[in-house]
Amino acid sequence: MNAHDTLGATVYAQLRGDILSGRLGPGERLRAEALRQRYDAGGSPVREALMRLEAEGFVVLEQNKGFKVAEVSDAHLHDLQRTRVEIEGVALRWAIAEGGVDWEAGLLAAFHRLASVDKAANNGEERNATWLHYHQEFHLALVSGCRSPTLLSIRQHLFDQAERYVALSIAYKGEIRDDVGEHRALMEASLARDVEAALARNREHIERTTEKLDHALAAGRRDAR
Amino acid sequence: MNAHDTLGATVYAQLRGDILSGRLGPGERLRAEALRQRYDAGGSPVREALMRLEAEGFVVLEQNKGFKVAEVSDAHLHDLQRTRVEIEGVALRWAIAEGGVDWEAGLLAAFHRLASVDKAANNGEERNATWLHYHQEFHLALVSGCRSPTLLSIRQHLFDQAERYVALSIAYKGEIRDDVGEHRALMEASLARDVEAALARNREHIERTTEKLDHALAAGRRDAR
DNA sequence: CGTCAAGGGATTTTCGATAATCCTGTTGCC
DNA sequence: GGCAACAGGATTATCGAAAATCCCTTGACG
Repeated sequence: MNAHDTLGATVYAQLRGDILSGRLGPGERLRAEALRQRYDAGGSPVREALMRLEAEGFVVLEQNKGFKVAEVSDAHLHDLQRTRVEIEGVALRWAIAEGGVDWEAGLLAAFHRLASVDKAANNGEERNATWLHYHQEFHLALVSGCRSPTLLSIRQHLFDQAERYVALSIAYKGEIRDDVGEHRALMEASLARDVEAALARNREHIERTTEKLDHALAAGRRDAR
Repeated sequence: MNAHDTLGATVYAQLRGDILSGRLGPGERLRAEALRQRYDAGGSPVREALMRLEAEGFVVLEQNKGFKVAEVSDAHLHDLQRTRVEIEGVALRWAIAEGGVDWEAGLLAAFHRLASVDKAANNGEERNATWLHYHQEFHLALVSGCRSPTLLSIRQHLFDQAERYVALSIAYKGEIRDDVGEHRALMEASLARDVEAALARNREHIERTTEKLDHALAAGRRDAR
């Protein structure tokens, strides 16, 4: 976070982080006064941040009734994920077609970082945070060869939307999953320029995640009752 | 524009319209004071509107240096359009697979409206505005059967981005194009549930537009010199 | 007993003024 | 002549208070 960033920008970044990480839960009301205290800023920067987040769909504004964190739902999760399958699919197809040696190198490097996390034994919070970070970097590296800013920004946005569901499901432990193996298969198919296989691995990867998040969401609802 | 909309919302809508229609040109600086007068509002609503537009990519913010209308370029146009081919393709595929009778009816109705515009002889501004309106409605109707809010909102966003290029090219008259025919072919292939043909027609439709906008952009650059 | 209207409190929305920042033209120095 | 530091002006970013809006309660009336 740059030192001479504008106040609005830092509030935006923090608020965004608080929502993506689930510290501010779905549906939670965002009162202006509370946020001003929380982020130690005036009304204008806070409103700015909320406005931007609204355009991104992380926050919902009802006129004259204020902001609240966007809701989550089965329907939204499934719609989001099936859209991701298609869009990441296109990006991956293009990356395989157009990616050069830098793309290959970046992908290998990102995978190496991701695979290294499981070995490090320091469990809990921090491990989870770095894993999330490397995971996100891996998937970015995977498609970054496609050279389409438009498509990449859409992909990133959908990825972040999904990240919120992931954060909300950290408590839930589903069946154990061979994370590293899945990512390796995805990478290898891509580097081999095998479009069909890569797309299939990518679809499976996302759909397996969907299933897990789905159960977590249902479990969360049960707890709430 | 609803009567008890908030001021910020109306400024947003107007500003958005002014940018999409080209009344505010690419690269144009947006000084706070000028906008406050233009839309007769205080600094806060104006800033709100700009913030939302920034998140959508229609304006660009440089910290402490203010806002300006986003630039246009060949590179951006091509990237945008090739992304649109893919995304509208997915949406269309889903619409053909899932669309019911309401989708069919809506599509027929939208085409009828669109086709009727050419017959009405009142040329110029107004004709162009209604054509643009019906055109946008037609393409929305075409994919609206897909029942994916996520995908539809992405598609809409890209469509609006492209609309800006269309607006900037109104002056330019390229080779005459069989608009109605293109749209009819697109509609008929879709209603016949012929995925391959529909996707091909859609790709051609977008690419033909790209070509035209491309020439218009180049012509615009020549004029500027 | 239900419906409607008015009042009051809480909250959002907007404004005008202040503080912070940047750009430009100028001066002084090497 | 060239370059760095520096005011001055313009513009943005932020704040705190005022205005507008909504929502809930209360009480009157049918």
